[in-house]
Amino acid sequence: MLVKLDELDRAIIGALVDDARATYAEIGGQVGLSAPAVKRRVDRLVQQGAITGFTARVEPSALGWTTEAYVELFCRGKTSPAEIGLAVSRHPEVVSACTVTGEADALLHIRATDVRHVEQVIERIAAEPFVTRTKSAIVLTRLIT
Amino acid sequence: MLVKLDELDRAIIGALVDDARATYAEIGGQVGLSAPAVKRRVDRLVQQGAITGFTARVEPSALGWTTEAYVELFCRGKTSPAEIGLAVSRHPEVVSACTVTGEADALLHIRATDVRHVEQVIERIAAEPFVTRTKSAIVLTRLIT
DNA sequence: GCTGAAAGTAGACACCT
DNA sequence: AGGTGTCTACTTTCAGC
Repeated sequence: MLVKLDELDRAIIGALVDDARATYAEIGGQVGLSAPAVKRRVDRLVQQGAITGFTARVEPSALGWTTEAYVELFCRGKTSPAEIGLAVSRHPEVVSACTVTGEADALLHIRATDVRHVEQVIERIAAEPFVTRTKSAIVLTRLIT
Repeated sequence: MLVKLDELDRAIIGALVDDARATYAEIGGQVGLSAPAVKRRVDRLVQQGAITGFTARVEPSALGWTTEAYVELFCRGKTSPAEIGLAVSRHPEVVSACTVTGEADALLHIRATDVRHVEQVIERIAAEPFVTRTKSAIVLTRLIT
């Protein structure tokens, strides 16, 4: 399901990434199309799956979640990705997770209120039966995104 | 600038994260408020910085960006976070970057069209004068987000 | 601080180019 | 495929509670 996009589609996506609540007329003004034409393309992009949704960007630090960490997970012999996914999804502090090549089996991105909280989450995850070892890196400065 | 939120604010933020193009009336229906009341709270949340914006979620794989990797950066003695940030921001494939505790100095998240493309980006970043070594992990399966 | 009603605007749909 | 017109519905402001 690879989507074919022209320059107009890319411009519209760019405008929506910039401001998902912009009106179709505003987007049309930026890309040189009428509002109905923009809406038709946006509907098509959503239907095709190029745009998966519209979301608010929340600043975690404004809510008191000031600390983040990346945790490498080392797992027992034959642990399936699905098993890891199921286990880590039970922890709301895990905002992103994937299996990776290399020594570690999975890499988790954790957001928490402080370092003590990060520690508690890592302890809970390390207690999963399939986890043999973890290796953590606390984020010092966010450079991009 | 820590923001104080009540349950209504959290419900509104949740609704907006779910669908940033929902009408105030729709959100009001979910949280039990009238549309004007919702708008006032949203305006306040944006003004306070709890909500930093509204954006479209784009599916990279639909655009042909099927491969992602995490790259650990090992840097020369005294390299400032700003210097690393400036250098990596020149590469559009770097979607996220931060300095971290532990052996590595920085951790980058890269999105590219294929493994060959990832390799090229890593080569370009490794050519930066302050980079002494890199260590990469290609993402196999995305479990969360 | 929320509700309710006013005027202003954006969205949706059919139709035409 | 994109543009125009029209109706509907939402956003917005202000009054009142």
